[in-house]
Amino acid sequence: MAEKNIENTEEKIIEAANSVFEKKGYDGTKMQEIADKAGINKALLHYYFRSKDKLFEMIFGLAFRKLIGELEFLFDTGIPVKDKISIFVDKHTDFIGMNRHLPLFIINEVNRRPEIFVKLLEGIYEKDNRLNKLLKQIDEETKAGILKPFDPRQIFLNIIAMNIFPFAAKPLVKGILRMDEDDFGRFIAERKKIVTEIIINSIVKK
Amino acid sequence: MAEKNIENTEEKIIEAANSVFEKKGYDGTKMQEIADKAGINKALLHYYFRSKDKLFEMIFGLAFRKLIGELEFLFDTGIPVKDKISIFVDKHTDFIGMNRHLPLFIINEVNRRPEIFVKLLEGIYEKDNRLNKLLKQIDEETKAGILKPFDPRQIFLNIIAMNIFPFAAKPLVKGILRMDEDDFGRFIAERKKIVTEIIINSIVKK
DNA sequence: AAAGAGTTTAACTAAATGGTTAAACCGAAA
DNA sequence: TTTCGGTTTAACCATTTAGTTAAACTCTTT
Repeated sequence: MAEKNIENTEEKIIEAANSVFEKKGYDGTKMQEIADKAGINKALLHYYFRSKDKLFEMIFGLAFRKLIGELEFLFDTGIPVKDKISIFVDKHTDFIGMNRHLPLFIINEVNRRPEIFVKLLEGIYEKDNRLNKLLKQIDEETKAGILKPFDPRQIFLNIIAMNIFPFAAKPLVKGILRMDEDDFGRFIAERKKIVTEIIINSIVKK
Repeated sequence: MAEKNIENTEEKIIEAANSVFEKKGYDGTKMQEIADKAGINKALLHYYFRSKDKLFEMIFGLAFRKLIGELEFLFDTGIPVKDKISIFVDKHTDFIGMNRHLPLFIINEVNRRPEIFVKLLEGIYEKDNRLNKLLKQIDEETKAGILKPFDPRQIFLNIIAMNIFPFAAKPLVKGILRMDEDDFGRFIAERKKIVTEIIINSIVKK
């Protein structure tokens, strides 16, 4: 049996499919474009992944896990909440910056076909105990007088929103605020400090 | 000349096109679906708006102006910045809640074809002097010791991001935080206070 | 009531697109 | 070196979709 460059071809397909799906969404993606980008024939695409749906499902799953995988860090209860936030904002911003289309891709596709993430959701809740540990950590720091009482869900959303939004809306932001690429880079760098500060200020007792 | 229900038909088309484009984006939208929703024939669609592109351009323009029209309020220099923020967060959140797909629609389409908003951008800068007045207002309140020095662009982005994100990612948020529709409503109501407080805290001197 | 302008429709066309098929290819094992 | 399994391709098919056409309709004006 010849398996010469199975992984090779499969990888090329996944890479190509990922980049096209992420940038253009399910509807905007043509199988032909993926094939071209992978340097292969369209029929070969169907040989490896039977249909556009199947291929999409795989790519979406990978993307989803990649995106929420970045939240893992938050569950490290060894780090004080305050430090955790400043490190997280920094790391997460960099991550989103390097995966500009990822969040919007996920948000869009989940909006359009909520079913697709029902299964993936179950995967999250297997790690439920870690979430509880995090909540416990916050609770303890609150009781210790380090933190004010706050709703972790709201703060979590605030961080995520402030980190993701500028990249998701990058061309809008650049256009409206009249920035070039360098301006934008500086703006984001400055942003890390500001977001960190705002969040920490809103939950740390003084 | 018979002009029986020109406006009527045209309005029905615009309404239908708007709802479909907003929800499904350019690529996901079929002319047939718009025609069906408007209760007319597909050929009639092309009679009123020559092509999908033309129709889309019109809808996008309307949507864009609607979205940034809500920012007008910020330019009312008669209201102290602090009050302006709390009122804005409240009103803007309600607006987004009632136009759930609007921001994501704009963001997506501008990402996919940045050209489409170059023209619209010019429209914004005609009102440039009002922006300067706002900046002046902030500057004065800062000099008066009411506000800390801050970058208005960053604060503006923070507000917008925190307001829009939960609605844009609504199914994700509901899924991950295990909320039903009522939970979500309460979460948003609570959010208004929190976001207002966080923003005001980050710019008002104490 | 006949003409005429604008409106609406059914039927059609051309191109794009997801998917299939059958044959060619290629490397390893017999 | 022949055979055989998995791999790759060219050519093809069926469906969908944006857009067109020509005829029918409707309302107003004369």
